[in-house]
Amino acid sequence: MNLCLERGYSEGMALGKDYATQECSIARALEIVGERWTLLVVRDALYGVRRYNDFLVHLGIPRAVLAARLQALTAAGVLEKRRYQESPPRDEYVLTEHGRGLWSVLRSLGAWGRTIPGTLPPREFRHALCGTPLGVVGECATCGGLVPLEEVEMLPGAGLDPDPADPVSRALLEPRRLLQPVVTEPV
Amino acid sequence: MNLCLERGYSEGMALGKDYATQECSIARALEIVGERWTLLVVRDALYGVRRYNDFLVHLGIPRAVLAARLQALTAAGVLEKRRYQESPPRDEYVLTEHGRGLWSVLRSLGAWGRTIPGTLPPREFRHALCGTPLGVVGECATCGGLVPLEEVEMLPGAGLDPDPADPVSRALLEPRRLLQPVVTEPV
DNA sequence: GTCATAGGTTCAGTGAATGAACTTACTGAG
DNA sequence: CTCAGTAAGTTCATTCACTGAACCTATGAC
Repeated sequence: MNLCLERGYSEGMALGKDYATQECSIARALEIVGERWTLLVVRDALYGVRRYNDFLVHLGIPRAVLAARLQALTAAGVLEKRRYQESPPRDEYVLTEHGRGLWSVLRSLGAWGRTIPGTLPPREFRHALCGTPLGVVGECATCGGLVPLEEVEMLPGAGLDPDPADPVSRALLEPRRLLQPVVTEPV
Repeated sequence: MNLCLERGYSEGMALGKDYATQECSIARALEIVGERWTLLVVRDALYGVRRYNDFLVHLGIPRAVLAARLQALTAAGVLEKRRYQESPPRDEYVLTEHGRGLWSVLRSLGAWGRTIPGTLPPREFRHALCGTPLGVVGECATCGGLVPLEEVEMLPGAGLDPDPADPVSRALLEPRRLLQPVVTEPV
């Protein structure tokens, strides 16, 4: 019952309950993004995915879980749901300023995952303004400091195996910026 | 079924299955540290917790889950199990070099958690050699670059509420270095 | 009218998490 | 020698969340 000299993330809680007694910022963060699929949804959002169906196809996540995660992330202020057309009514989910702060988490997690033995050459990230590959936590060694998300360029690594039926994976084959909306016109 | 332009973390897998088809380093990392409790176990290990019983009391984690997590983390090369006394046989779990690489993940996660509205003043981290508070991802603005774990000083923040029955939470009331073993002598 | 699409909800089955009780192997006190 | 205690587990019934499939709603195209 005592987490990081406090309580929380315990007692059968899975979503954002038990907030009043939280003190450890890691446990509090995990209450929001610690569930299965959640960080992968945020990753896709950083890559520019915005629509329910695109998350669904690209992640291969069960529909009910995706709906629950989008709702929880919206309630937590990580995503913002906004209407992009009226007829038929269609909403998209866009990262808030708060949600964009998760980039350094995903960046360091990806950098660590790369060190797992047997990992293939992954996707690459560079500072678009100077071409320098990003450091472990999204910093640019040339310019110094963290690189703004809009200046991060994603390049597909070797060994990608895009699913022709998935518009998102096709779109991500091109070099692109983080947050740049993925356009998924009908095939 | 398609994650980060590849497959994995899907199809009912929960632990390290499905490795052959993995390409996205974030999904691969989450296969190892993405389950409930796992990152909190690693956090405690970074704080110097090494023994089964100390994890148990400090985290409030179910015994069976703790045993499963310690075994999985050991199998993944994040922790190393080693005997510290022969009679009775007792083992402790220590972070490997690979596991210590998760510090930047936990640091950025904690830094993000701190930005959640309503979060109280959390634990503080400084570069022990110069006293500079650590940056978002564990870097020192004064000295430049990432601070080695052994040079990171943890200070209890305000509002801590240690459990007198928990030797770990008592030990963490003092300023200390990361990885410095928590000594839990009998009360 | 019929079909297709986007964005969901509902529901039964399964697998993982939970908490309590039990086990093993030893130590130290009386 | 016996008894209590400790560290590190295992076992088990219950509960809960994840899964996959089916269904629902609103709309526009043909």
